[in-house]
Amino acid sequence: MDKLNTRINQNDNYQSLTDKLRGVGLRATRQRLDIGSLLFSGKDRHVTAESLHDEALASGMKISLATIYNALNQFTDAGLLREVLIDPSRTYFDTNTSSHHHFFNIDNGQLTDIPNEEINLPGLPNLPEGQIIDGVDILIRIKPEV
Amino acid sequence: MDKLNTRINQNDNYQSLTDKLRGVGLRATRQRLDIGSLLFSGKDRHVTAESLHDEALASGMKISLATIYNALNQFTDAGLLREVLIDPSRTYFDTNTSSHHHFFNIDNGQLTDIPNEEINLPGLPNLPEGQIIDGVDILIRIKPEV
DNA sequence: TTATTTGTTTAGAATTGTTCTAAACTGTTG
DNA sequence: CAACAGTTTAGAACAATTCTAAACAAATAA
Repeated sequence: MDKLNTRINQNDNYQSLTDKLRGVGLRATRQRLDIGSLLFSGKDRHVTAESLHDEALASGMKISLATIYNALNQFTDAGLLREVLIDPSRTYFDTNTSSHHHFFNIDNGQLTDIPNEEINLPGLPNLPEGQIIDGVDILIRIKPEV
Repeated sequence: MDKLNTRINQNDNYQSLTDKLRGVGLRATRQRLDIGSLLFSGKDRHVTAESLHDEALASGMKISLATIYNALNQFTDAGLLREVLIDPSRTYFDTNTSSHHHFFNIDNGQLTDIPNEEINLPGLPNLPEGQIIDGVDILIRIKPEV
């Protein structure tokens, strides 16, 4: 019974995910739906391939690390995720694709969004001749007081 | 004669480099002086370990890639260089250690400084409780018009 | 439905950027 | 100049990521 409910609920939840994937031209495979259920469950998230893989395994999902990499890259190309520049040794993905910026706590590695109203760049600098803006990334590194 | 002048000039140039290195507690080894002569020759530079290694070899310097990595990291720890977040797959170092930001041309990979007067962040966002700012990185990704 | 096609997943190999190791070497200090 | 401590190096090791090609599954055609 429990098992049945879980499955039914899961299918329900996966319907909108299925649409989301199809909408960007990706097949709604079991793995992508599983990954999507972890990423797009409402709250904004920041993940690495490794952290997401760990989480998937911990949730009992059967999925390889290579597939996580594939999916994260495909989702990013499709605009469902965004890459964040934090650490040259690892790629972070953000489920919040709208224009916003980040706090990075250098003490514990935690990454949090800066609400867009709370920051703005008035008067952008003069761009080099013939160039236009593709995007702006602002990272504010923070650490514990004293 | 030419050769001698070159050597004399090089030694001259290396004197201030020697002081610079000693000043931050590093021995003035031949390799560090060579690397320093490429990095601190006046104009601001952005390099990766690989690019600097190529440049050193092209200049006829005998130096291993491991030493380039060591030196770049030591110089950075000592405050002579600064790491710039550009690309999660590679570490960039900037000889301009003062507070400033960057344009990154996504079309050709070129990185340029944004003069500090040309950009500013008025009213920083509210920081999380008990946290203070360690630093701010602003990267403006640009691309050719049309 | 089943058959066919095309896209996807996977394990493991390969690649790439970077760090580590330990032996040879070189500044520095006495 | 001897002796120590720090440095360099080649190559091994490592970690993140991508690639390969074979098995598999979703979409589509029949």
